[in-house]
Amino acid sequence: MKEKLTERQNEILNFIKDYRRENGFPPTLREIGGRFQISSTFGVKRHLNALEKKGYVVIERNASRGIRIIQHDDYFDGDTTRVGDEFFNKIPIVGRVAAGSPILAMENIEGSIIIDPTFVKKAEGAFALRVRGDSMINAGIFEGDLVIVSPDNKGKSGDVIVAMLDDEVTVKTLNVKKNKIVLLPENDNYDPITIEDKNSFSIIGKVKGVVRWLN
Amino acid sequence: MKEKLTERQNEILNFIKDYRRENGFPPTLREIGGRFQISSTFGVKRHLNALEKKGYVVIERNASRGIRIIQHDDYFDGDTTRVGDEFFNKIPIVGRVAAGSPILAMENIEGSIIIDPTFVKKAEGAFALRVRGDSMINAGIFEGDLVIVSPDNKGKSGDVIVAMLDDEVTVKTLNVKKNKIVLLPENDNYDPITIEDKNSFSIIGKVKGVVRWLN
DNA sequence: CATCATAGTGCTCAATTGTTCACTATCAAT
DNA sequence: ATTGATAGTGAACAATTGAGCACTATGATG
Repeated sequence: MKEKLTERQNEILNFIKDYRRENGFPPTLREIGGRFQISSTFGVKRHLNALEKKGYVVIERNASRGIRIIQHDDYFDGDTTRVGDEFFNKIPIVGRVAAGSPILAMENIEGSIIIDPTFVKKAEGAFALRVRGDSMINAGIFEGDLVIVSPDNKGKSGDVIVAMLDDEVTVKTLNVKKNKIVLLPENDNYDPITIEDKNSFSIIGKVKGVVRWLN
Repeated sequence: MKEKLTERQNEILNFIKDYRRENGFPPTLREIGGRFQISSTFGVKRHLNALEKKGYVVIERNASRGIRIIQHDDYFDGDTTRVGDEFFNKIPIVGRVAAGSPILAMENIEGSIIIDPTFVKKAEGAFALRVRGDSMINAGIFEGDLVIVSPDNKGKSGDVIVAMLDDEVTVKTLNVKKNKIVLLPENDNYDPITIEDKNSFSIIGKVKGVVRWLN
C-alpha cells in the first residue's frame, strides 16, 4: 500500500499528470514551481523526492523532465478499461439522493455513462449527478442535465461545486469570503445562501463538466 | 493528408513512440542519435524537423524532450471499438469551419471525443461542433461548448439544429412556418433570421446533446 | 519546550540538452 | 551533368534544467 500524500503533494502529482496528458511529456521543476508559485527549484525537488519515497513516481537522475508516474492499481480495476493507449471510462449516474444516505449508495444510482477519459478519470472517483431545479440556469445548467463531479477537487471561490446542505444535495457557485462561505445560485429568482452551521454543510466536489441530452 | 515518411524517418518516429511508452517521456536528441549511431545532434534534429513538416510531431522550441506525437485518427472508419459487449464511440470535434470547406474536412478537425454510445452512434455519422458566439445562451448553450450533431436527423420545428448559412455554420432553433423557415436565436439581443434564399441555406443536422468542460 | 516533518527562499553550479554552422556523401530525377 | 532531397560529421555555443547548500517558518506531537 502506498503512503498517504499531503495536500500539497497531491496537488503537485495531479498537476504532473495533467501536464503530461496535455503535452505528451512531463513538466520541468521550474514549470511545476511556476504553477504553484514556488520560486525555488529546490522546493519543488523536495516534493518530487517525497512523491518518489512514497512510491507515486520514479525520478530519473539528472534527466530533464525525467518523471515516471507510477500508476495506481485502482486505475485499472473497476470500470476503467484499457484499449491500446486509451482509457475508457464509465462513471455512475446519481439520481435523486435519499436524505441521509451516502451519495454513492446503491439506491441512488440510476445508471452509468461513458465519459471521455481526457476529462475525468475513474481514478478521481468522478460521478455524474442529475440536476434538480433551475437555480443554475444562468450558468447554463438546467433541470435534468448531468453534472460531472470530481470529489478529488473541493473547488475554489468562483467554481461551480456540489455540496451537501442539511441532508440535501445542491449545485451552486462557491464564494469564499473571509470567515464566510456563501453559495451563489445562478438565477435571479433565488437568493445566495450563507453557511451558518458548518456541521450541516460539506463540499462533495467540483463540477468539471456538464452534459445534456435533448429529446 | 499526411505526407509519406522515408524509411529512416519512420524508424525514428517508431523509436520515439516506443521510448515514450516505456519511459513516460520522449527521448533527447542524443538518445535518439545513440540508438541509430548518429553522432551529431544536428543529424537527428533534421529528422525531427522533417517529421514536424510532414505533420507527425510538433517540436517545442528550446524545450528538452519537447516532442509531441500527433495522433492520426481516421475519423471516418474503424473508430468504433468493441470491448466485451460494449461499443465505444469516438467522434471528431469540429472547430472553426473554413468558409466554403466541407464541415468534416481535415483542416476543420481539432480533436476527438468519446461519447456514450447510448446517445449517439457512430453509424449516425455524428460529430461534435465547438460553439462560437453567445446566440443560444437561453438554451444553455455557451461559447466554447460542444454540441453533438446527428446529420441523419434534419430536425423538426422546435429542435435545435446546426445549419450552413452563407458559408457559415450556425446553431439555432428551427422554426418552420407554412412556406417560411425561420432560425431563432435563444438570446434577446439577437433577431430571428428568416431564410430568403434557400440556395445559400442547408440544415446539417439536429443537435442531440451539449457537452461543456469547466476549467 | 524540544523535535520532527513539511514547505519555501535565494542562490550557485554542473549537467543536460537544443541550436546552428560549414562541410561531405549518396541517390534519384531532371 | 546539375539540381534537390536525404543523411551524416564535428564542433562551438546558448538555453534549459536538475542538484545542492544555508537559512527561515509553521504546525503537529510528545
